[in-house]
Amino acid sequence: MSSKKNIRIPCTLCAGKEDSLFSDLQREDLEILSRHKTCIRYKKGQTLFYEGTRPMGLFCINSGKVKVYKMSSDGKEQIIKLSKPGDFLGYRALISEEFYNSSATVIEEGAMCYIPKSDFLEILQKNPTFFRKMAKRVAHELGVMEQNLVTIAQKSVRERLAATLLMLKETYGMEGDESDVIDIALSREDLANIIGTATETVIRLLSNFKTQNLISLQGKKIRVLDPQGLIREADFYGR
Amino acid sequence: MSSKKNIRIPCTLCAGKEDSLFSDLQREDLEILSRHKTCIRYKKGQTLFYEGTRPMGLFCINSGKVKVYKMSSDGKEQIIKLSKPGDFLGYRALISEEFYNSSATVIEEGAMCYIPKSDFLEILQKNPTFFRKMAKRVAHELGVMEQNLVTIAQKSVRERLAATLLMLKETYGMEGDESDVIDIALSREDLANIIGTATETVIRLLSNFKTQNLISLQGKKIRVLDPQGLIREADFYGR
DNA sequence: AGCTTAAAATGATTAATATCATATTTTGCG
DNA sequence: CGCAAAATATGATATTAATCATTTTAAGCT
Repeated sequence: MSSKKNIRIPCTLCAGKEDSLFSDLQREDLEILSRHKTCIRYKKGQTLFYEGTRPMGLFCINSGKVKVYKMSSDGKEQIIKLSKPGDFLGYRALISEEFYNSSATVIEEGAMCYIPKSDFLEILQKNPTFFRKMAKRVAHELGVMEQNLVTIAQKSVRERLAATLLMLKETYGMEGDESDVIDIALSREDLANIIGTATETVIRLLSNFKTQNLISLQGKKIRVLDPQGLIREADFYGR
Repeated sequence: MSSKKNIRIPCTLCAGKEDSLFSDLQREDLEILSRHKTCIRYKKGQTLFYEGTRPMGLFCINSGKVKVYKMSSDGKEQIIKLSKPGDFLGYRALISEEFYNSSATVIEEGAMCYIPKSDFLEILQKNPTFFRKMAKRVAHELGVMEQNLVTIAQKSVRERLAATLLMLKETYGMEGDESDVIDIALSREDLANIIGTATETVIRLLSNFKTQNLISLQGKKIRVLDPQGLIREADFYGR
């Protein structure tokens, strides 16, 4: 028996969130998207899709967090991006009409909606404004990926870790007075797989940053104590 | 006085080439694109556009070759892609409505056409099939860039150089019986800036590959003698 | 709670690659 | 053609980060 169970989350609510890709669709279009939608709870470690398989629909994260990664030939995992509630997954492959070029696995359990390919493509077809928005998003992501490439190619592991911690604080910082806590359950190994280095190296650098009072560590909970210091470590301005 | 001179190359001829993005546009659309088009000869070292500036149009390479690169804060260049006749430049920034996130400089002199932004956007607007084709292209490139990221993050410099040589032979191999010659004028430094390593390292590895009879070197001319051997060096199948 | 397994931490060693220095060759140019 | 500057080549050394080994701590399970 699967641990996944159906739940009902209307797109109209989900799309309301801030700047979702669906946020300015008309009710009519949202209804098309909701038509055959399924929403399923996924536990940590479960996989939404695998690299090399054919995409049959679009995932939308209602709650929980997901890592998107590629496996190299020798089994090393490289995390391409992290996704959080409100994010969509799988549209790159749908738009490029290719197989998935990455896998997506849940790192914090939650509910994921699934919209069949045909419904998504129908909206894309009938709503040029929405299509333009999707294209803009993909083009933006290409720019981000190009920047990531340069960072990995040219920055030291230490610099990349500092930059990654700052990025994580920006994106996953908690609300209110705990905004310096990075609120995403990443293992040291995950962190290493984002940065493109060995797990031990991440561990060593983290404890080194801790020694310098740039961060504090309590188990998985990482707190950014000195963002300015990390900015210096990340060497954003050249040396 | 600029060394650039106007020349007249009709899009209808240019677009005829194999699988250009413009290849299945109607004459009517091609005429819109040609309306305010300019074609200028660029010499080696001249720059089409700079990172951080606002895109005002679309470049199309009629002849010659161009490197597209980003500069890191400490002045190191990272080549993102190479472009050859028939390729377009600048559409990512136009579609994402952002500034250029990279610079483009001519590495082999040739003629570059320039289509004003407004004409390009007009075709995008009035021709959904063409828009879909552009979106598909950008989505595909995002996939390629993700793969490049994994390669840089996880492969050794030696493996990356071998893979790059194979890619260059595929894309820039000469016609006919000289198909093993890589026909693009890249300096060792350029090669290093593709791979993300130091120039000396590339030089050393190249002469090492030469010693192993995988390639031959005569000045800038690199000849791939043993593609299978390079495939093994690139470790495409894991170890 | 207590057992089991996985994750994190730390140390020692090795390997890859960058950096610095200098020689040699090639290219562009007046 | 001949010179200057740039590109290529090679060597010596330093640095970074990977790998391997072991201990300590934390997390998951029944």
